[in-house]
Amino acid sequence: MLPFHGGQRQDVIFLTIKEIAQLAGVSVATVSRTINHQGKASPEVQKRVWDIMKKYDYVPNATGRSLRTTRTGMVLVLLPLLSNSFYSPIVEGIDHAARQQGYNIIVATIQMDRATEDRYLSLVRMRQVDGLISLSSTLSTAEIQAFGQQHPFVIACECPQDARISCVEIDNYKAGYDAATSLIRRGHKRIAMINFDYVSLSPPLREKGFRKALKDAGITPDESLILHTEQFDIESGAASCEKLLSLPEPPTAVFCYSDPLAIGMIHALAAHGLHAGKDMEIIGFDNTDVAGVFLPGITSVAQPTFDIGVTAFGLLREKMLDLNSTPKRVTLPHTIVYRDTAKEPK
Amino acid sequence: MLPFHGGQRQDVIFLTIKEIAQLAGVSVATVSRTINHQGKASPEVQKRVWDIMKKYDYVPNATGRSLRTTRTGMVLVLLPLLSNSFYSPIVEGIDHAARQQGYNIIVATIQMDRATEDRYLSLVRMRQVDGLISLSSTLSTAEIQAFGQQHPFVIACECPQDARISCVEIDNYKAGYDAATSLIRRGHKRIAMINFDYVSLSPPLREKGFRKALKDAGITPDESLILHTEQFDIESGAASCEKLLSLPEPPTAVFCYSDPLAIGMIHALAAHGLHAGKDMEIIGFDNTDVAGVFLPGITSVAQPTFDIGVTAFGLLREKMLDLNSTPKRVTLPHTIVYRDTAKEPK
DNA sequence: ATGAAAGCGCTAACAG
DNA sequence: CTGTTAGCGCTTTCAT
Repeated sequence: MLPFHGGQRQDVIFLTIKEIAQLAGVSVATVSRTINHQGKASPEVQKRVWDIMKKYDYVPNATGRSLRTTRTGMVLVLLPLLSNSFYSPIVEGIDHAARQQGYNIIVATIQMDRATEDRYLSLVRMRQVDGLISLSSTLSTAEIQAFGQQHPFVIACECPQDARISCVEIDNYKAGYDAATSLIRRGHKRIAMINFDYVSLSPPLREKGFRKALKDAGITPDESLILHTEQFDIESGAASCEKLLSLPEPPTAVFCYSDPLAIGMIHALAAHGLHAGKDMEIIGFDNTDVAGVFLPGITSVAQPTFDIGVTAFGLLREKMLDLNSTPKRVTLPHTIVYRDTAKEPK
Repeated sequence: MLPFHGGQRQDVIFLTIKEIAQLAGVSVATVSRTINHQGKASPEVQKRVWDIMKKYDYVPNATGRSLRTTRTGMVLVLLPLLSNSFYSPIVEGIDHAARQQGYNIIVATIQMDRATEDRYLSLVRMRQVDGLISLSSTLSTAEIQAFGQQHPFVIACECPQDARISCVEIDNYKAGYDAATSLIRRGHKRIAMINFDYVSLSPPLREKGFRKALKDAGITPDESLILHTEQFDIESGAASCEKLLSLPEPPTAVFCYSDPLAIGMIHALAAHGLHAGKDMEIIGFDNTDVAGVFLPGITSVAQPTFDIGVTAFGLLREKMLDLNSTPKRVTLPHTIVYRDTAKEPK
């Protein structure tokens, strides 16, 4: 908890509800009612009050209001980084839903750093915001659950299996299964996966699905074709590609945990004079902006990002209305967007 | 101004400073002093109070505190869109500087929509945040100036020439001049510019600089080579490229207002079997993530984004300390990052 | 060093 | 329909 040294800002003169009341010749209650409950004051009085408010450019003080009502109308959304475009449409979905309920959303990034995340969790604890949607947390399952018991809190995209907390995500197991199946149906037998090795929940699920699809197709997963990287960035993709190409029998298709990994693959392939989509088929993940922009176009598993956002806010709203309501887990369907690097199977 | 219907949240029990005081057997004043002014209470009492606070997981209520101190410790950063990676490092710079002064920053997007922007400006007016940094505003110069007189407000990247408000940006005229000069020194004579045609401040400045560089080199700007697009996206870049290629005498080099325009150019070139950097040199703008990732790598004018952010917060801090302090305009230096699509001149 | 008390701006119960 | 008033949780004089 931080000490706090207040420094008054006495430089701007602004009116309070009390002064408006005096100017309009009514009580503060009437002004408040005029602002908040349109029916509760006579039309003439209301007009007079509105006119005064407009004339003096009155704006109610949110802090006074919040102290009284114990709500701020703000919801915090926590992202890992601002620069990952995957999250943008999720945030837009949250914002869309939030607005319809009269909430403003604000965004902050935790930089994958526990201390930073804690600073923003404090905003919730101190009730500077009414609720929290986290798109990526460094908290343990136990901490997540505890926090969710004390504050309106929902998780999107990376839901701990066993935490009793509202969350929304895709079925990562099925996504891995579907991506692998798509490549199998294209006739591939030697299929690699470049997986992300961070302490994150989706990678093992996607890998399980991937392995299951191969087995179901009668293909025994070749461990030398299943790589794990500490980052899911372009460099890791390129490095992994080099490893795969140096194998006695390289794969003919690759399923990547992320689009940047796929881009790295394409880079490395190009360095060898090889072409993604022709010499090797590649499927990325998240269908980020760059997937559609890149040359060649990157085939990618797409999450229903906007809907994830809308759903997340809906879940949060339930918790804000009743913290003791039963947590819900929502699973939304993914799709595969086919472009140049892996064709759609017939 | 929105009506506001408060709904109490009585579902969570949390302690107030008063209860902590009772539990510790001291007055609320002592608890407050313990939290905020470490020297003002005896060590024994302080320890007792801290222990109680820890034991009962006490967190001070930010709203009560803010009402009393008239500050919230939060600064709002307004972006056009979340998905434009150009802004990410600016926000990081703001955040970095803000933290050092004990502020939290929160981000919101105006979606280039006036109504949305107004909703967030209200957060400032209602004093739900202490200040505002806008990276892109739909306000008129007069409105910007007026708002800046009433609230701590600084603009980054797109500063109205004649508004008396603190702001930080690059010299867009010089950036246009430098980009053109770079291409001229590579020996190009027919140099095109694809400019953004929105009611925005930087496009005409960059174009002026571009034209001046040509003139200084004894080249008369060919109007058929200076195109204006309503968006600065990939599609516009591709369309512009088609126009240029259909000219009797197409350009050998192009300066684009943005990186996406450059990507569109590369796409269209590729569709004609031509290669950016070989058949036509291209310089983009903003050095966004994708510029370094794309194949071929995109040469781009880079803004000192992190520093812009740090500087913006510094300017805001001055205004938060004294709203009547003289507004400052800061100009930061740009650079050109050379990659494949345009080589560095010798 | 500590406590009592005022009051930040607002909403809502209560009374009329 | 309107006014009076209590009080949300906190910080900070002003006493002691």
